[in-house]
Formats: sequence, C-alpha cells, structure tokens
Amino acid sequence: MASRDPLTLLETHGLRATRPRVLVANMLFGDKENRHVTAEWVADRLEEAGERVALATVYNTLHHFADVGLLRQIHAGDRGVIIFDTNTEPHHHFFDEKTKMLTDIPADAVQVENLPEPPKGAKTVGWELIIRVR
Amino acid sequence: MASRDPLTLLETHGLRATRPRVLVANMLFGDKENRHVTAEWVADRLEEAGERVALATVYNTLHHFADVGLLRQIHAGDRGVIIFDTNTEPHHHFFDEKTKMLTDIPADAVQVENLPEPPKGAKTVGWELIIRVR
DNA sequence: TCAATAATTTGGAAAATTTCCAAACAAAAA
DNA sequence: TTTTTGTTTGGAAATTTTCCAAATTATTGA
Repeated sequence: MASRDPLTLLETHGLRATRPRVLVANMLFGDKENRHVTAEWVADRLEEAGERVALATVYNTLHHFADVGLLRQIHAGDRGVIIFDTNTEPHHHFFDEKTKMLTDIPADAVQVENLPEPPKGAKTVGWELIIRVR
Repeated sequence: MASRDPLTLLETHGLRATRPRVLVANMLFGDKENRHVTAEWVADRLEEAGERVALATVYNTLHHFADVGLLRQIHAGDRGVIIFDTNTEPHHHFFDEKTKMLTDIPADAVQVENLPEPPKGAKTVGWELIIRVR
C-alpha cells in the first residue's frame, strides 16, 4: 500500500494540501485503522478537536477524496446517510439490519466464480458482497 | 411463485385490504414485471391515475409490504432514496455509478462459495452482490 | 516578491427525502 | 351495533445533503 502519510497522500492524488484536507486526511489515514465514516462523524471529531471547518467543506472534502480513490462510498447501510470507507481495497460487508452497522469481510474470505459481464457500454469498476444479518 | 393476485397477496401476508394497499399492490404485483420503485414513483403513478393517497401512506404501505416480505428494500443505489424491489427472490444488481440505475442479475448467474458466517449473535437473512459499473 | 489566476472554503439558505403526529376514518371483532 | 384495533391523512418537523455567492487561500509566472 502507498504511504499513509497524509501530506504525501494528498500530493500523490493531486489534491492541494489545504487546512481542512490535511485535518481530515490525518484523521482518516493517520493510522492504519480502516473506518466507515459519515460527514457528521468527521465534523464532530473536528469540532471536538477545536478545529473549525464548515460542514459543507467536510462534504466537499470527503467527495473529493472519494473522487480520487482515497475513499470509497459504500452502497449499503442505512438509507439517507452517505458512508465512506477508508478501505478502498476489494472487500465485503456484513450489514446488521438492526444496528445499521457495517463490518468488513476480507475479500479472500469468499470465492466468487463467473462474475457477470457488465451491460455493454459499461465496464465494471468494482464489486462487493453485502450480507444482511440480524 | 405464489399467486400475484393483489387481494390474495395481501390476505396471505396478513395485511388488511385497504384502498391504498390494494391500489399499490395492483400497481406493483398486477403483472409479472419486476420493478425497482421509490415512494415518489408510486405516488406519481397514483396521482396520474387520479387516485388520492397521502404520501405518508405510500411510505407506510411500502414499508409494510417490505416488512411482510412482499418487497425488499435495496441496499444500493443512490443515497438518500429508498428503493424497493418487487423481486424478493435472491438475485444481484449492477449499479451504474453514472446513471444511478440498477439492473437485475439472476442469482444463478454467479457462483459464490464459502459464504462467511455472520458474527455471532447474528444470523444471515440474505445477501447480494453489487457490481459497480461505469 | 507581487500581482493575477485558479481553486477552495464558508455559512446560510434551499433542496430533497423521510418520518412524526394527532385527528379522522375504516375495518374487524365482540 | 358498539367497541376495539388498525389505517390514513395532511402538515409540520427532522434529517441529510447540496447549492450559492462572497471571502479566503493557494499557485503560477512576471
């Protein structure tokens, strides 16, 4: 994996190292933990740290990170909330329908054969399994 | 598959055959088409048909249908919109990241081996593959 | 270094979607 | 019937996200 040094990450992904981005990058990539985060969670952490960053900027930042592949937007979980995953490697999720929590499943825990071809005109950019549990 | 007769469906799923439910059941199960619908889509169709049903009732109805297994809430697609799938059989989806559209993939088109065990205390209620395309 | 240019941030308003609520209504049971 | 239970209604409220125009910050290149 590439370095997790926040400044380097921004640099190598063509993002200006502005204050909000550095703060968020530090929070998300400063250690090796993978996280499932929402804009609200990030904003709350910043607030706790006494850092003043507009909520709109948090959204901008997370979307920018996702655009350049630093984060992945998860298509699972509670409707109405965008969840970003710091783990952009292929992997899967348990989704607990009661708690609305996501848990990672390593990619190699499952074998999938015959991944269907995408409709023509489209190409596959990724795939994942969502296992719903209660 | 069980009969798709709307009244019978309501009956066998323990739902009172009220006016809004019959209207929605007709719209969704009156033919053999599978559909991915939102509350807004249903409300619009009702409106077009000159049927007066409160939006809150459309939501209630769709949630009730999902609760009894007549519909499945899809965990994919555009954030912020609840999509209900009339196809409650196991199957998968292509998700087009550009258009936000979902396309069905029949369950037997893919072989998945070693479905991981759920975390203890939980049990698997379903699973699906989401293939993201562009 | 300094201006010019381009990108980003801000805060607040607006949009979009869903849920909540209490009153009215309809269906089922007694 | 009457009672009880479940459902619908419309509007307000809640939640989450996006939009916007102005201010700020970073970068470029004289």
